[in-house]
Amino acid sequence: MPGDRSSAGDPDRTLALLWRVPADPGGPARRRGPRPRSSVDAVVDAAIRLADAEGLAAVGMRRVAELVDVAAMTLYTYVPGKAELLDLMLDAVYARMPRRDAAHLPWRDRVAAVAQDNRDLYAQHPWAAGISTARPPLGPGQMAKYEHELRAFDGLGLDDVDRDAALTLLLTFVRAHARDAAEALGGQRDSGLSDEQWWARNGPLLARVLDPDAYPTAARVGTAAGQANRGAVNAEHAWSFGLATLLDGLSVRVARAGADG
Amino acid sequence: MPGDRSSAGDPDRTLALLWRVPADPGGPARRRGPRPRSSVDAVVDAAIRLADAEGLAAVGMRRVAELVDVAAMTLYTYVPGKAELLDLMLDAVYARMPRRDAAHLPWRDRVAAVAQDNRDLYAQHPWAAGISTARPPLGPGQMAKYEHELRAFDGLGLDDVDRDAALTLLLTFVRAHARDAAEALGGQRDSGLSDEQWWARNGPLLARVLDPDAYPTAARVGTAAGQANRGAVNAEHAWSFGLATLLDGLSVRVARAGADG
DNA sequence: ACGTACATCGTACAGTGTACGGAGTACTGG
DNA sequence: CCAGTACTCCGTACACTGTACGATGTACGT
Repeated sequence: MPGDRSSAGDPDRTLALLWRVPADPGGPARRRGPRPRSSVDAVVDAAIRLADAEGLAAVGMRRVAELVDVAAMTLYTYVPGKAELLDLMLDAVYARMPRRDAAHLPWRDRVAAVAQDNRDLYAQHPWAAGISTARPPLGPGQMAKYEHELRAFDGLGLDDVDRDAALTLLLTFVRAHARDAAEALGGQRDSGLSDEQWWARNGPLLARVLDPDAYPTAARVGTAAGQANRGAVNAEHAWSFGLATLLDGLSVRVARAGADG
Repeated sequence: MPGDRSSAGDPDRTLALLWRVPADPGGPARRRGPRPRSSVDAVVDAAIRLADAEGLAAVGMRRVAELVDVAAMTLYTYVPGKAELLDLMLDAVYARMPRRDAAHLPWRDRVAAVAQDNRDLYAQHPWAAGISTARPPLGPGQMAKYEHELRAFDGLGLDDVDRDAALTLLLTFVRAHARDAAEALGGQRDSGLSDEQWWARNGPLLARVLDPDAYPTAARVGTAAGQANRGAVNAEHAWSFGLATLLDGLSVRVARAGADG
């Protein structure tokens, strides 16, 4: 399974699955053989529940099959392979995101809301940040999300290309942030060490080896950042700092666009 | 191997390895038994060459062992496990990064240079963007990198905590960008489809299923962004747009800090 | 010369995704 | 009613992963 990427075999197949397009377009729903004992949605839901509970690493074909009460190989009648299953999971959680109307808000609030909604998504489904999105799964969830989020950049004087770039930048930031958080969580889970325990264990040796003459700034700043923001608080600061900086950066661009046109 | 995370067994061991601290501190270098036929550095170098050539997925204990001409299990006399090997690889490429003095440049150029140096790193070693850095490997390479990059934010009026946050934000952006690029590359490699081939294959079905009435903005913007920036060009635009926006955002903060104090 | 600490490495195990082929089932055309 | 056929279901098997364990031989300290 090289790289967890999809589109093995028929490339069309993945898209058709995402949009739940029946195999025979326009023809009557002809069903031969035994009635399916499960469904694509049931498989995807089971996989999502599993990933929510135990992380992406726990999502294996055998485990998922167990949850939907079929044999492992039976999954392959619903889904071409694991990579496609992951794509389906991602599109499914995208589809369920809230999309409240924010047209009346100032643009900064609109954009911040997009960021927050995505952050919430990853808080509920940390694994979602870890799924590869090169060549993203262009399913209904993804499209609805894209459509909705683009609107946050309405009326800013950005052309279509820059509007896409602005959204991409924002989402990249949120996803990277979430990915780090998820990795930290996973690291703690399977090392059994909390951040504090880890520092207590490694701190002394690090102090012995890292002499402040060789790395003066690093030692000072690292200590300051480490002490001021322990663990989760640290992530919180990175979030607010990053988001504020991004918004400020966009506002500069918006001001320029407004001045020009 | 849950999660590719390190610090299995003795947590100290990883740090000691990173700094190449001998097992017996202060004692004479007592060597019993046969002379080692290889070394930690040789193992790490081989792994890096392998990852450079064939991607992170190709880095397996057996393949690396082959390259240093020992049996697979022999690697475990040099390195506690695969996760630690990955940490060592990362610290090694960090250590080799260029660190030209930029004190004379204006801060925007200094910060942009940091971004560019990191981008170059990931261009040479795409796999480096894919290694988990929750609880980053605090080796000499990492520390030297941190020390050097912090200096780019000298004299901006940022306190130590914000200085760390600013650097983190910048590096997060570069790494996320590189990760996407690496994933796209890997996806192309093992699907055998270029971006253009993929679109040619999937475009028709997508057009049939995605009606522009339901997703008007998405259809328009997506087409514009897709046509204006094909593949690599698209990534280039995301880079320059993102970096410029980040720098603008920082400049706003810097102006504020200057006005206050 | 002997004991001991160490490097080397063959074998084995539990786990992964999935290719393949067989068995059984519900529909179709004759 | 009876083939033929398309379909679901699934047991087995394969190549692959990281690594635990234990055997073997080597170079040193005494």
